[in-house]
Amino acid sequence: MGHDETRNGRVTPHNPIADDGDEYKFCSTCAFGAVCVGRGVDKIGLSELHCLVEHVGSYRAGESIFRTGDRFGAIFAVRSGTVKTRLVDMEGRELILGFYLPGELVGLNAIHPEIYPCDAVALDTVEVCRFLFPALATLAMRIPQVQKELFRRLSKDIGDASLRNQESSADERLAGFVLDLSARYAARGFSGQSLHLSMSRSDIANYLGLASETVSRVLRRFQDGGLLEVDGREVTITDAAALRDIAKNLLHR
Amino acid sequence: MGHDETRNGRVTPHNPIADDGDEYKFCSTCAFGAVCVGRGVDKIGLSELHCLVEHVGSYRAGESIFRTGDRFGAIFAVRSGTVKTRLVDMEGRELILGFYLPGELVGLNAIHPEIYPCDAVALDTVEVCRFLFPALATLAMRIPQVQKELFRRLSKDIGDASLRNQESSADERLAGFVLDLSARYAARGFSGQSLHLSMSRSDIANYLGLASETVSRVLRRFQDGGLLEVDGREVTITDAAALRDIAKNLLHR
DNA sequence: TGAGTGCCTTGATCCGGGTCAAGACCCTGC
DNA sequence: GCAGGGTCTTGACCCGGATCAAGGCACTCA
Repeated sequence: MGHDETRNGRVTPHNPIADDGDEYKFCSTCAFGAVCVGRGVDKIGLSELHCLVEHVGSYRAGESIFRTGDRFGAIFAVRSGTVKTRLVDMEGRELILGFYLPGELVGLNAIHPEIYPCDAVALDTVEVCRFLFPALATLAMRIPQVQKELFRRLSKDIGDASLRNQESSADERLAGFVLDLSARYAARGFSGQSLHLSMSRSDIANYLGLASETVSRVLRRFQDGGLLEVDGREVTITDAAALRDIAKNLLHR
Repeated sequence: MGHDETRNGRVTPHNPIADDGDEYKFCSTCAFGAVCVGRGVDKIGLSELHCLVEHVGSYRAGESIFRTGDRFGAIFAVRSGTVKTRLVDMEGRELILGFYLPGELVGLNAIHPEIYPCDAVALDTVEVCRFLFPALATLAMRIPQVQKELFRRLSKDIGDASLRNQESSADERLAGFVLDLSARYAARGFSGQSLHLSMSRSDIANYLGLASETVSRVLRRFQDGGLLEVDGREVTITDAAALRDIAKNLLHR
């Protein structure tokens, strides 16, 4: 594996998932440091996590990271690129469950493959770290913060999916989508203002429950209204306040 | 607490959440036995769980079981009645996250209240067992199956929410809703064929992202088509196959 | 008993967005 | 160069379901 400990520990002070005094650190190598590591167990937590990384793999656009029907045994941390998870049925229709950006965890919800047999596909050139789940679960049983963090990620996904359900109009959905991506990039230290959409219009449409034509039209309308600049898959947010106003969901985003 | 061990252990052989050889048992007192209890740790698992029950509370329709802003400290198992969880914003709009039937766990997703500050409200007369979460988390750290089961429930909720997102037409959504309720009642040993809707039409509409008038109309149409009988809040499924055909989501239900 | 209040149903209208279709703008390969 | 296949955009049409409005039913309370 060859972890370089000196490159770890990049602290992001305004991490939205931090609370009750724990510190959160990101590991620039495996991107998994975001698992909550409480004061005092920093070193132990990080190094234990690193031991769990089974291997680092890289994939080209379109390649599967794990497949429907694979026995659940591992989860993945995205180091670079973007990953989508989806359900695919017998007729080949797909349902996109989520997009995963650098620093995020993929595959936790595949823990129950008998019920939701999903797969994960690279959207561009992707590097991921693979964690064997039994080892992670064991660690979670020894370090409360790790277990807590895993629960946290799952419950966040539930809320996100429910909120998406609630967004009624296409404008709301797209404004929410762009702001969500923006916030997630920003939380990892990237620019939240200008962002690259690694997914196609039809992937976005599928994810949001819209038609791809509608995605095009709404983005155009947003651009005409001065809310953002669109150039192919490059998007620059120019009026975040107005977007937030459109994506008026129950939380403030 | 006064648990009567002799009333526990009702085994449901076709429990959909069972896999890889574990046995699942339901406790008729606290309804929480559904937490997976592997072979060999039955007794230990069940009695340990019972020790966690802090108290049994009962609520009338409309009463809050926990509120937005409560510090997260406990989860609840429904013994009787139905509970809804929701997000409420400053203007009083609500977003219904889910309905919980007897034998199901409420409040797991409130584990992250900083991000999704939800509350839980009784829809009719409701009895719940209250479990202190720290104790449960500690137990989860000692008994792998408990942790596994908690992950399971969370990941199921994610998939459910995502699937609901995908359902495009009102017919699909309502067919899926009725079948889902039916399956969940059946999994707990109730009749899956004739069911009582404890929630109002507008609650259903909110949950499914529809208007309450549409819920009425679609149910009427289903009745006219001979798919089910509707009498106020009593619903009897008469043609489950046809319903499944309408609710053609990616899984088979 | 009747007034008041929710909840549910049904009807009429209208608009957002799905669908179909055509064309533009890339790619990559021959 | 041109052909062929993605992806994205834009236009025209039309249908499903939101919205507005009215009325029915069951329940509570004076």
